[in-house]
Amino acid sequence: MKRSNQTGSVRRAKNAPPSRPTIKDIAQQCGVHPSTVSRALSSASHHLVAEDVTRRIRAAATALGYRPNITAAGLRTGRSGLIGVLAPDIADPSFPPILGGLAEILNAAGYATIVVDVGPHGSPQELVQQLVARGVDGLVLASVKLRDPVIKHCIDMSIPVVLVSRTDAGRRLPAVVTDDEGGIALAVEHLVALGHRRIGHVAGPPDVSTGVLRRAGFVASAAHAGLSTRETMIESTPAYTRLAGRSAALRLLERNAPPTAIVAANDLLAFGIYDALAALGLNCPNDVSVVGHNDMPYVDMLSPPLTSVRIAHRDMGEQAARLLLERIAHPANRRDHIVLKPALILRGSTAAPPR
Amino acid sequence: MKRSNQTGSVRRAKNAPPSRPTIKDIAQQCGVHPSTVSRALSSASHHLVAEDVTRRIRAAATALGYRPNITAAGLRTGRSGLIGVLAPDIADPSFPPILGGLAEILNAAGYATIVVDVGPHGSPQELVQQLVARGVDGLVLASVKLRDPVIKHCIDMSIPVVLVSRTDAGRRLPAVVTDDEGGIALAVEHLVALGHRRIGHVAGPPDVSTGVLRRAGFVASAAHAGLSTRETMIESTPAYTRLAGRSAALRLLERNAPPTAIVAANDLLAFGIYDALAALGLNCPNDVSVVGHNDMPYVDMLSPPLTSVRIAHRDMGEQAARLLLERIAHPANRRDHIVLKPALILRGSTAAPPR
DNA sequence: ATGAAAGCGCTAACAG
DNA sequence: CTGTTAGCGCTTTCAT
Repeated sequence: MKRSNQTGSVRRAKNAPPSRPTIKDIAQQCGVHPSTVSRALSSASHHLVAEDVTRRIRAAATALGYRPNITAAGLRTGRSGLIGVLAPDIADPSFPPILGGLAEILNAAGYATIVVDVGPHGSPQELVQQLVARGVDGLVLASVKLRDPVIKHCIDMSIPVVLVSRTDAGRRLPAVVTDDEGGIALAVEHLVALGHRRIGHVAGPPDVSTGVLRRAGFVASAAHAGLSTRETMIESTPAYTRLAGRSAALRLLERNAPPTAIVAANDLLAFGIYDALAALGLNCPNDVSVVGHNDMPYVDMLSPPLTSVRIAHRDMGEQAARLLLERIAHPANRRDHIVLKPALILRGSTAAPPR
Repeated sequence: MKRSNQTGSVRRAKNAPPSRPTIKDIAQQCGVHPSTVSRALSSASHHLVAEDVTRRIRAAATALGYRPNITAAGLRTGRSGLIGVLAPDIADPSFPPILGGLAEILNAAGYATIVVDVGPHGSPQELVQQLVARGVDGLVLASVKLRDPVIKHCIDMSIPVVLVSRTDAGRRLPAVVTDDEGGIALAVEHLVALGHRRIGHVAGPPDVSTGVLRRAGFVASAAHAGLSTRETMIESTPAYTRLAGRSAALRLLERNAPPTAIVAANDLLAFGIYDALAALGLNCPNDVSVVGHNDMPYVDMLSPPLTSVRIAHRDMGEQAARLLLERIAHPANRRDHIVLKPALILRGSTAAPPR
C-alpha cells in the first residue's frame, strides 16, 4: 500500500500525478488536527473553531488551492449532492428550459445534476440503477410512460423522485405538469370563436399522460363548445414526430367532411400537419387553421408562423426542483401535483374558416 | 458512532432508510471474507477465486439486488468513472447530437457523463473546479473562447481534456472541430457558381474560433473565386443570436451597393437575416440569397427552406470521446486535432442573383 | 484460493 | 475549542 502523500514535508514521488491537496496537508501546515480543518472549512460547523484558527486554516486552504473531495465527503455522510435527471430525448427543444430551471434551483441548494438521455433503446430501469449506484440523492424523471415499471421500482427503493412534464397512471409520484386539458381547451375555444365547427385533433401517443390528457381535453372542450361528435374528429399518432403528424393529418384531411382546423398535441405533430397541407396543395390558414402545442423556439419563423400553446417549461423545472428538495428533506409520502397554467400564443396559422 | 448495518443478522433500525446491501452483507451470507466477494464480483480478478465460490457469491449478489457503490470504489481506486462536459448553452440545437455521440462512446467504456450548462453568467473556471472536486476523470469543453483562462487552468491541473466544436488560440489542447474555413468555402463557391459577385458575410463573434475561422474562410474563398474586396463585405456580430444577425444584415443591405447574397456564420444569424429581409420588404431568394451554417433541425420548414452547411455533430461527439479515452489512457502531450468535413445542403434560399 | 489489514478523504460522536 | 477515534464501501497488498 503506502501512498506517498502523508508526511507532508516529504516531496511527492518524482512523477506521480499531481494529486490535489487534502485536508491532511492543510492540517499539517497549520499544525492542527485534520478534523479541526474539516470543521473550519464547513460553514455549518466553523463556529466551533476559534476565529483566528479558522482564518489561518482558510488562508492555507486557498493558498494550497485546496478543493474538498466531494465524493469522499459523500461516502461519509451518505449524501452525494448529486441529482439524477432522466431525459427522454435531449434533442427535444422543450427539455433545455426545464433543465435550466432544475439546475438553477438545485445548484443553489448545492446539488449538481447528472443528466442521462434515455434514448429510444435505453432501459430507464437500468439507468436508474446506474444513477443509484452513483449514490444520487434524488431523481427527476422527465420521460415516464403512463404505466412504467420504473415507477414501482423507484417507490420500492424509496428514493426521492419527482416527475416532470408527465404523470404516471396512478399518480403515485409527485409531479409538475402543465394543464394539458386546459391548454387544448384554449386552442379549441380560440378556433370556435373564429367560427370553426369542424375541428380535428392529431393526438399524441396513448401511452403517455400528455397524449391522453390532451385528447381528453379536446373531447371535453369541443363538447363544452357545443360541437357534435361528427364535427370533431381525432387521429392518433404512435409518437411525437413530424412524420407521424403528417400521416395523421392526411387521414384527417382525406375524410368526406374534412376539418377546417386542426389542433395538434405537439408542435412536431403540427410540423407534420404543415407537410400534409403542402402535399395536398392546401393553404394555411385560408383553407385549414393549425394550432400547435409547446411553442417550440422559432415556430414564429415558419410560414405561416405557428399559433401554439405555450408551456412554462422553465418554471416547470424550477418547481420540480423545489418539490424534490422538499422530498429529500421530508421523505413523507405526500403526493404533490403541481399544475402550471399554459397560454395560447396567437400567430398566423389560425384564421376564420373558408366560407 | 456505531451504525446498525454491520452485524448482518441484526435487523436494521426500525425505520432507517433501506440502505442498499453492501459487499459485507454478501460476504456474511456466503460465509466468506468481503475481499473475496470483491474479487468474485470484479471481472478483472474473479479468476483468483474458486469457480463455485464465485458462482455462489454472484448468485447471492443478484438475489440481494446488490449494486456496487461506485463512489466508494472510486475513492479507493482514484477513478470516478465520471466525465464532465461543459456546454455553452444546452438550448443550442447543435449540442444534443454532440452529446449523444459523446455519451454513446463514453458509456460503452464504462463512463457516465455529467453535463453542466455554463450559461451566460457562469464561470467555466468555477464549474471546472466543481467537476474536479467531484473527481471527474476527464473533461470535455464544448464552449471555450479563443483565449480562455480555463485552458491554462486545465493544463496546469494536467487533467485529460478535449475541446469540441471550438479550438483555443494556441491549439494547446486536443480538439475535434469541423472544417470551418472549408464549410464557408462550400457556400461561397455555390453562390459564385449561381452567378453572384457581391456577397456579404455576417460573421460570428471574434472571440471564438468558429467566428474567426469562418470569417477567414470567407475572405480566402472569395479571393480565390476572384471577387474583389469591394464586392465582398463583412459585418460582425457580438454573439450568435437572431437579433445580432438581424442588425448585421441590415447594415449590409443598407449599403450603397448591397450584396445579392449573404452567407451567415451560423443558422441563428441566418434567421436574423430573414428578419432583416422581411423588414426591408426584400424577397429571398429572388432579391437576396442566404446560406446558413450548422443545418439546425427544421430549417427546411422555413420559408424559403434554408440552404445551410451541415456539420457532422454526432460524429464530432464520438471522435471527441475516443480522443478523451485515449488521453485518459495515455496522458502524453500529443495535441491531436481532428477536423471533420462539412457538407452543403441545398435548399430554397439560394438562387441566381436578380438581373 | 482465501483471509487479514490497511487506507482512499472526509465527517462526526465522544472526550477532554 | 480541539484532538482522538472510528468508519462510510470498496480494493489491494501481503501473508498464509
